[in-house]
Amino acid sequence: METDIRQLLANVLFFRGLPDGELERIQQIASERTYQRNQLVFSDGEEGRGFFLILSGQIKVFKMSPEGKEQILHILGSGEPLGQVAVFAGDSFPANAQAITESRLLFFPRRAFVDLIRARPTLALNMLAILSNRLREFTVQIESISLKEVPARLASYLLYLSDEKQGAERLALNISKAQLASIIGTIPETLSRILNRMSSKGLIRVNGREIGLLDRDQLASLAEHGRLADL
Amino acid sequence: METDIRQLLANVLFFRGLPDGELERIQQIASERTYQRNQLVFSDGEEGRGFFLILSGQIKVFKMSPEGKEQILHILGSGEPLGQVAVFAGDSFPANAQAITESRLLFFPRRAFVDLIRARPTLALNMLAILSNRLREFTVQIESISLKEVPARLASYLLYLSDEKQGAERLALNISKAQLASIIGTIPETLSRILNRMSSKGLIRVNGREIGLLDRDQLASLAEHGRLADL
DNA sequence: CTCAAAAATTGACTTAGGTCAATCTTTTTG
DNA sequence: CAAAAAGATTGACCTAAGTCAATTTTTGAG
Repeated sequence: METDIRQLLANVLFFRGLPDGELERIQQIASERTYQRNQLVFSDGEEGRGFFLILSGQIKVFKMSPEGKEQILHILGSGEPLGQVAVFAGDSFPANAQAITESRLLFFPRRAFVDLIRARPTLALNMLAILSNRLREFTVQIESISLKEVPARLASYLLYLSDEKQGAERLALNISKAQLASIIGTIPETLSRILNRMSSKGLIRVNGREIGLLDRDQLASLAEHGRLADL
Repeated sequence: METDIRQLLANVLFFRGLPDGELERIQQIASERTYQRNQLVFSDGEEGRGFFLILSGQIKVFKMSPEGKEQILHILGSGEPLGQVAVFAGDSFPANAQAITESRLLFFPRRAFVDLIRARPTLALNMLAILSNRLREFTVQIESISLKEVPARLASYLLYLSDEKQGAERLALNISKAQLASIIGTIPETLSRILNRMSSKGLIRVNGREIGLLDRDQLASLAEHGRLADL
């Protein structure tokens, strides 16, 4: 188990470029925590006493409206950091985090973690890179929600998932349709209808949680400009 | 002029906590640039050769749809950094930046700037705080656009502006209504209608670019839960 | 001060996509 | 394996807010 964790840490973006042995010290300031499916890791506005690194499982980070509708900001997996914003600014967590599968997390207390970063410029730069990437992603998400219609957002997101898997034609969603809907900023009913329309136009083929991309070109054009009706 | 700049730098969040004299070295790696009203500072996807610090003026950072509609991500002013994301991750700028008034910027070439950060942990932590704050803001923006209706977004934004000015009752917008519309993710026509409705309900009083907040409580409740019709 | 350009407003109209409710399907678990 | 719970789909309906076009108001350049 212990070596297991160390090996995982060695492959984590955030620790990239650290001298050997250093990982050991880092492990010492962290403690492991396990979360059950659907368990909250933290909630919006709560004081942030530290940050987390995901060892295994999936964590969904989301905002919630008073009416209970949720907008997923991202779904994080193994090796990704969680809750840094509260550590570096403003103290409180800016959103909710919940395990969507059973998950193991490493917890780093705020103070020790900041000291670590202060002492190791490499870590600081790695963290800057990670935060910058998240900002870039948010930028795309805001553009998407605000300037595109649902079919275009869905097409973008499918192509994005495919890119992440080296351009795979066949996507096996590891999240529910309801969650997919929340990611692209809509509701399950609408998602369902649009998946249907995209299927009948021959853009995709849906089978449960498996989605096949049949016509990348049209998907790309849909993602950029068009509405589904124009096709 | 020179001393002018140094004094400004000393008050910039990013340089907070630096030993004296250090500012001098920093100024040496930077160069000043002036941008006319409406001039582009950089555009989405362009390679980022460095980052900027705003000395004076206002810069709007925005995404644009193929149809030409724009979503403003933020409007930055004096003392705020611009374009860091490209420096720390991914090379290219994630959005467009344009001067909305004549502006003076300090430009820091990428390489020298990264070296500076690597050498000074204080700078690294300051920058982490700045990026974290921006992430927090984006989080709010995504929630707002995706989970709230336009009246609620407008109410939130007005209250936010007021908070920034220590709770001032009377806001003097320093941007056009079209830009305000773009910030809250709508179009001028809709903004106009909703300002009207809010006025006739006695929530605000609008006079050109001046907006008076008449009923904070109702504005707050509108921002949180409701739709304008329910009031 | 005048006049053209830019910004803001108003009205008529359309529609994407949300709500609510019913049904069907898949998963879980006792 | 059966029943219940969770997830997904479908239909009927409604509305917030976008589009287009026409004015009106404000701004700033000469």
